[in-house]
Amino acid sequence: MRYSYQREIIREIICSTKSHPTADWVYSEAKKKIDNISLGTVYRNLKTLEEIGSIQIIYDENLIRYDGNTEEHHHLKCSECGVLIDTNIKSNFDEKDIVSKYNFKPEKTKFFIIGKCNKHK
Amino acid sequence: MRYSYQREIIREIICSTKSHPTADWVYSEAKKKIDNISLGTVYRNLKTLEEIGSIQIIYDENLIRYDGNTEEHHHLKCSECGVLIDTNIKSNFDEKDIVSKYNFKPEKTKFFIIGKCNKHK
DNA sequence: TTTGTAAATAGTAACTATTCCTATTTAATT
DNA sequence: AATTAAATAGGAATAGTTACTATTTACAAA
Repeated sequence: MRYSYQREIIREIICSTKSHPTADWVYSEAKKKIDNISLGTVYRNLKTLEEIGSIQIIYDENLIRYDGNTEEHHHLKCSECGVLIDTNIKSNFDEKDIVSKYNFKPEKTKFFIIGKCNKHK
Repeated sequence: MRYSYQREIIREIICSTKSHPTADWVYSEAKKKIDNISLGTVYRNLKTLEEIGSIQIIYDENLIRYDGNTEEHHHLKCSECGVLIDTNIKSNFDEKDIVSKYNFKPEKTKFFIIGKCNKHK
């Protein structure tokens, strides 16, 4: 893939925050560094970066957010303020049970634990 | 709340399928029974039905789907065909660990297990 | 170094899903 | 039957995302 300064800036923006930003936020941050960057460029590169495994997409209810942490990991979501917190909790369910009972072969998991963060309990 | 024939039809459509339909599918099914029903009416009533607890919203990646099963339950999602399968698997994680380590009070969980369904392995 | 080129971009138009608006209709009460 | 507030149909508006196209750019080969 050919180098692109725009793509590099977008990658840096996502990888230097833990706030799981949306495309729009990435766009407004990117504009601070490249004032005429196009929103289409942001969307296209978010897609590309996700495809090559540099970032991850998080579907947070009806919001699409991006995460520089590309490890499989799960999230805590505050029902008050919406903050998304990375965790390293392990998902443990009975894989054999799922295979036999539902005739389904698990590959990966996406878990959300919804509750109250330290600011809102 | 005042009775509405449209709302009742919409509820029946959702509660008589396990396909986790989208608003658009509900709309096209509803039109078979009420030919001039409005899409706005479908959206408004989906929201209302969710608020009064008659149905559940499922955020399936970038798709918003509806579920007549209002129990807390989790889903298997086929990465090939996208089919969503209800499960009664129990989510077990160390709640104490989350409380202490992340200073977060869990209330409910939303789990997706992604993999291959019986048609696609 | 120039030159050729395909890939990437900026800017804008188009599209899709959802919500909003308003005149009309309807459920429920009197 | 008359009243009234809630709900509806139909259409306009909005938001988020993707598509289009002329221009620019990275990079390879001469």
